[in-house]
Amino acid sequence: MAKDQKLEDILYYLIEKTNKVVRRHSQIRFAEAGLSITVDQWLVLKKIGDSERITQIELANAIFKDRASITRILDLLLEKKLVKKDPGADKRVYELSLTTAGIKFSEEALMIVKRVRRKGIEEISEKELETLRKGLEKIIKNLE
Amino acid sequence: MAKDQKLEDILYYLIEKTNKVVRRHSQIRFAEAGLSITVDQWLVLKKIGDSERITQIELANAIFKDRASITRILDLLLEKKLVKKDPGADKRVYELSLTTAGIKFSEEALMIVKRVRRKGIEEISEKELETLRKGLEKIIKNLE
DNA sequence: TAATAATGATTGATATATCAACTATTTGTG
DNA sequence: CACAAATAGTTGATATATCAATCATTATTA
Repeated sequence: MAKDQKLEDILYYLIEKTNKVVRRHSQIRFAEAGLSITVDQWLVLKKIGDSERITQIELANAIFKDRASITRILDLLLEKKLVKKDPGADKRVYELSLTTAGIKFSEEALMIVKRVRRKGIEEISEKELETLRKGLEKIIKNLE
Repeated sequence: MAKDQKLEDILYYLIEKTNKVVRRHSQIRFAEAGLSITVDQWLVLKKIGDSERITQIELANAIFKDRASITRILDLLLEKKLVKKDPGADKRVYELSLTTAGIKFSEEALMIVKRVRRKGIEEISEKELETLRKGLEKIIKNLE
């Protein structure tokens, strides 16, 4: 870091680093469990599984991704036969759903992610977590 | 999000979202200022400028990137003539330095980033920022 | 209702992330 | 010294991020 060791500079660096560490850790656990999906692909599976009906744009907004990324991630999930894309009443949209394998993958990955998340916040108090949450929400609000 | 609205689940979502919001915001400000570099390219410029001497691997570790990414980012910065790569005494490494234009870009971008960072943490107290920092450091430690 | 707007999704181009394989040096050790 | 191990960097393959352009379909409105 060098010159800018001010708290705010470190903070943004830590946000980025934390994000990467969590992702890498989860990704490694997926691989160890023989789950051949990426963390991003899981986010998509999870959101589809949790939704009664969802368009790709809603999906993109929900997990904070671009429409283009969703199209491509879905392509990969279709190849892997974890997701189905059926034409909807409105022919501009698709009805997205998980296959049986998709549900299985999603659930297995969820257990792994939950473990990682729990481990990540070990020894951090509820109160501190609450401050963390509020702080991050504030930053988002300030910059969005 | 749906079912898993537990604090810890939201937290990780917020970390990811905050990271993206900060990056996007900075990137837009760069473009507005006519700075034709990405946030990642700036991180590399900044680190080189701050270092007396630094190898690509040290650079990668410092800004939490992969060696391969550094090679490619440097390629782009070389094309833009913002960075110089001279052979070092040890012929496996290069001596990295900024060109005059590189220094200018780096400084202009720094001002923008500082503004964004300041704006991001508006109305968050020192004490809360400290909790934020400690919390993120703890998560990193727990998962690394 | 015909022309135009808006909407949902895809595609192309470029940048970055990650892993693995590979090259070129340098270091360490017998 | 010779040769194996370690180190620095590059490259290829695949996944994702972002922006812009485009296509098809639906909604609006003159």
